[in-house]
Amino acid sequence: MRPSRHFFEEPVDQVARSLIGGLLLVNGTGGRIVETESYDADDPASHSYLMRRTPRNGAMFGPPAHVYVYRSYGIHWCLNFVCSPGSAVLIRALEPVKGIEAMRRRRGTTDDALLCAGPGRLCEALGIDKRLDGASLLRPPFTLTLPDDRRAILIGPRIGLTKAAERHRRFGEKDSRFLSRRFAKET
DNA sequence: CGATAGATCGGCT
DNA sequence: GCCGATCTATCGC
Repeated sequence: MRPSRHFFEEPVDQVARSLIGGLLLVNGTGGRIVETESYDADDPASHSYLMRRTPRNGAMFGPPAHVYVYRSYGIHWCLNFVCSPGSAVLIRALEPVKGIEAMRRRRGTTDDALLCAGPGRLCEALGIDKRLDGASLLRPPFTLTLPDDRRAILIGPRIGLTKAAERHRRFGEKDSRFLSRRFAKET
């Protein structure tokens, strides 16, 4: 099923969780979403913290169901789905499904476990860059399909943060081998 | 395995 | 100037 704009107006943690298992394609290339993180304006780790707008983060305050693409560490691109104003879901990893040869070519690797395992890697694999910032997720080149089956989902602290690192706003598919990192072991 | 340096842009102090 | 929602190569145990 294709999401409506309303899907993205739900609480951002719920959206991030519900996206796990969904199919994301850009120009027909991509895969199943296996890892996400949520961010909002109350979050010191978020670019939208305190609803502060800058030239970079404008898309986070635009309409839901659009994308926010930003440059990370001056090198990589990262893809977010915009939810309610100032909130967004960072897409952190995909299980490659379609256009695998094209993704291998763009990434320069044949190791499928590393094709889309990380926000920077998946943007490189799908050819996502600044040109897509602010584009609608509900129209080409994007195709997004929500999951039709419910698989076990793990929740844990987000990755690579120095602020608010303790918040459990990272969601991932249990037992997926395409995650950017393993979740902490359950006891 | 784990730790670390370096690439290098935008935003903040 | 410094730091970060990252990734890769290259150290050392």
